[in-house]
Amino acid sequence: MPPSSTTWTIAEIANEFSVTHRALRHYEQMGLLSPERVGPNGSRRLYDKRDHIRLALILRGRRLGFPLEEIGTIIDMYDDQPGEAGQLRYLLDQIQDRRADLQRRRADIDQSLGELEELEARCHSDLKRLS
Amino acid sequence: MPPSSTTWTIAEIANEFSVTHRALRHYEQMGLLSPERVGPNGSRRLYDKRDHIRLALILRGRRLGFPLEEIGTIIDMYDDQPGEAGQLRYLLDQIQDRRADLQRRRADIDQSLGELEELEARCHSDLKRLS
DNA sequence: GACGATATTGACGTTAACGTAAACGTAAAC
DNA sequence: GTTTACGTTTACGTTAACGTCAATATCGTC
Repeated sequence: MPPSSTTWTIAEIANEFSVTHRALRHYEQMGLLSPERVGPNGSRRLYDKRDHIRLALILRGRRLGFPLEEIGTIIDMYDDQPGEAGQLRYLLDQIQDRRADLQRRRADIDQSLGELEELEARCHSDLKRLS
Repeated sequence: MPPSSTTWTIAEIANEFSVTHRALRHYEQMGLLSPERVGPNGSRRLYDKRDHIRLALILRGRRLGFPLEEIGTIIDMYDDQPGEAGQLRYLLDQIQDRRADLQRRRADIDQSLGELEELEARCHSDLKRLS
């Protein structure tokens, strides 16, 4: 077994992130991951540092409820650092959109957290009233 | 037309929240909404203030990526204020769970926003380098 | 009371994100 | 060198959240 410091088998990475093999192959088919192939006939997947990072981003995106396709375009923003001015300006635009979306979501969350606190307060006072 | 201050037809509420009639009927079937029925044979839906409020909560939940079923149990927490101590304590527990979830999500969002800023900075410096 | 606008109830279709089973290859351990 | 564990492809199944007809009813208006 080579030191698994920078590479992972499918079982290792699936276990680390608690996802199924099927999900990993699905992400690969969607173009979100592209593990190397090893073995004489190239019959086994081998995930490297880049895949590892991308998978973490994929799962965070999923926790936030983003569709996989959108997640793909988002994490590609990080990976494909463009060298041309036009593309850079376009990327900056995309960043603004993403930021606006995330800020809206955070506002929704803060709203929800606020209402939860109200409800909690009501509960506590009701409990006191009952004792 | 009675003053639509506290009641809405399906067209009105659908229009206000930019959802389809179909979606409203779906939410109703999931038990998230329960509009009155009006007309002799009770053949038309009439949404009141409570439905209006619940719909707003439903859509916020949807924006945050929650499944409708979970949204249902969440907004029921607000509506069914229990009067018994055991139920109140149970509700307080639920509130903690929900809060933890929302805080995790906010942490994910803040992470993402932070990384976006890094990327933005890189873009800007790359643009300067090119000029 | 005819007619267009609005609403209702089925019922089947669709998309996303995998689950699951089958059938088979390969590597590891004994 | 054969079990045993791990991995692969193919392909059909599933769930959620509606979309999209089609057929029918009813309301408001002239």
